Amino acid sequence: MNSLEEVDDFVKNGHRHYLPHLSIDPVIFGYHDQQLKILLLKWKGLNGWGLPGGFIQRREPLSQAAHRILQERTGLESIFLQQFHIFGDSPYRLQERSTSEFRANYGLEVNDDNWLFERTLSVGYFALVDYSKVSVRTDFFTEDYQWWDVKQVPPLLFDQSEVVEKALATLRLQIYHQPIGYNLLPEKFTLPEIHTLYETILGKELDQRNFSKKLVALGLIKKLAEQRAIGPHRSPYLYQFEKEAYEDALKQGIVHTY
Amino acid sequence: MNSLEEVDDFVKNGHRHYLPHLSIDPVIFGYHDQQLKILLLKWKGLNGWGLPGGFIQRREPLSQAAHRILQERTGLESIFLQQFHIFGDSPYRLQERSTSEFRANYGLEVNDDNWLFERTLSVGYFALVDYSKVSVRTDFFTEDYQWWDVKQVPPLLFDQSEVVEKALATLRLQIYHQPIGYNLLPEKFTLPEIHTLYETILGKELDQRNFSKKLVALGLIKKLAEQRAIGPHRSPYLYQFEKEAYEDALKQGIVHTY
DNA sequence: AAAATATTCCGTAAAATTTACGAATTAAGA
DNA sequence: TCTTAATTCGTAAATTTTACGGAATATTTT
Repeated sequence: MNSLEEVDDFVKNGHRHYLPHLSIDPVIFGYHDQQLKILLLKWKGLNGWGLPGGFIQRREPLSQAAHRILQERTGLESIFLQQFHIFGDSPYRLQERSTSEFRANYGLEVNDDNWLFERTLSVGYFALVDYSKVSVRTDFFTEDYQWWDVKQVPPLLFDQSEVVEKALATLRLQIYHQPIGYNLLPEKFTLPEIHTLYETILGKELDQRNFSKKLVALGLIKKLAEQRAIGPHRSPYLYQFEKEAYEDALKQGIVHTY
Repeated sequence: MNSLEEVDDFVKNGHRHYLPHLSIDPVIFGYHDQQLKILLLKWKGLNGWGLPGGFIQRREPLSQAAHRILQERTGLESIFLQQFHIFGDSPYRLQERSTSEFRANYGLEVNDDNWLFERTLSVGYFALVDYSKVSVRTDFFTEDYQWWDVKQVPPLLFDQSEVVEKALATLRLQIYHQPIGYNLLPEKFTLPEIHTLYETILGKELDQRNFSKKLVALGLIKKLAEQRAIGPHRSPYLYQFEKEAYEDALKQGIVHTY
């Protein structure tokens, strides 16, 4: 959606193609430089940051819509994507913005009852993606994008700060029940790398030695013969996820005791 | 909503008061006779069982809508109620039913583009309630209600069997992280009672002795001086939840290790 | 070539938690 | 008073988690 005709049609007729009152807002997590990051878009005109969301087509299954939106925004297919909450307690969205402001910012004519200005509930998804494989596409409404360290996310538009917070909380809880990392790390990685990833996600220190022992004991990762050169120190071995054990753990969950 | 005028207005003008394309469908869990049960309504005309759902008012916060619907259906206020998923992959709802069938069943005139027949996504909530305090109100569309053992739930209308399944799965997972029982048991209960409740929810046996030890060790329950007479056997002591420890555990969660 | 430095990783033991189960206690009926 | 069936107490083994010492290793510096 880049040409002015397309945008005009989207604003004027979008309610015929999309379900009104609902949007999908994915929190896209990536990992780089020992930092957990999320992808944000800068909205033209509104001059603020927000999630790379989209709308659900009238006859499109919800989960399919989520995958489509992610694909359109990042080029990624078949990645870890999970719904975690629907937000509908702060009843306004664009409503806070007047249609005249919209007109001024984008030079588009809109009526006061335009569908984009109605109350919108937001379906929250979170995605875990390989940072290096993302190629972001901006469109008419978004003038910029940036990966932000989760520790330094700026205030977001609408109620989206709450969305990000809840996504992070869900991820932190889930890491106790499911293996995480397959989509956040390159295919081959070192023990210190996955160790730092987990520390970063959980926001606390984990004993290196015990952590590695645990992952190996669970059968989730296996040691390769190769090593990585990292400068003036001992070279760490490379590891790989055990696909089967990983999938099993994803499905069945790592349940603990009572 | 019982008089024919009210119903007619709801069908014809409901889309002005409620958000279209969205419904809230609560899975209401109660506990009785050592069985975990859910409350289902029998829909007049459709001749099938379904969840006691409702719609979201146009300017009403989502969580408030959920509480209102539950209150209207069961008379209960301020109970444990939690959103767990939004279902939108089977894109149809009443759509499968023709408007003519509707006309025949209820004797109401409806157009083919009536809002009730459009695609509807369902926001799933689950509630834990004191079985004995529920007083169900049926209305024009529902002719009967019944508590069903979760092990013997009949096939449900639309995609609601999936909703119930997911609710149960969420409850079973959550029981590892949060105390559960405050809303499902009477104020005073015995160890065997809470023990059976947990076994029933999890669907597996738990050692009585170790289970009790754990609950007491966590400080979640405290022993009272009273006992309950249960016939020709040793009388069990009554217990009560420790409100503070319980609330703490609810908030912080009972996290396990890595 | 040896020493210094920074990092990886192997191994063991203590502590805590979970699991398993024997046996004493108790209330009512026979 | 004895029997029966359920509750409750207590202890020990097994497993898991936590803690931490120290060896191995790849460069740069001396």
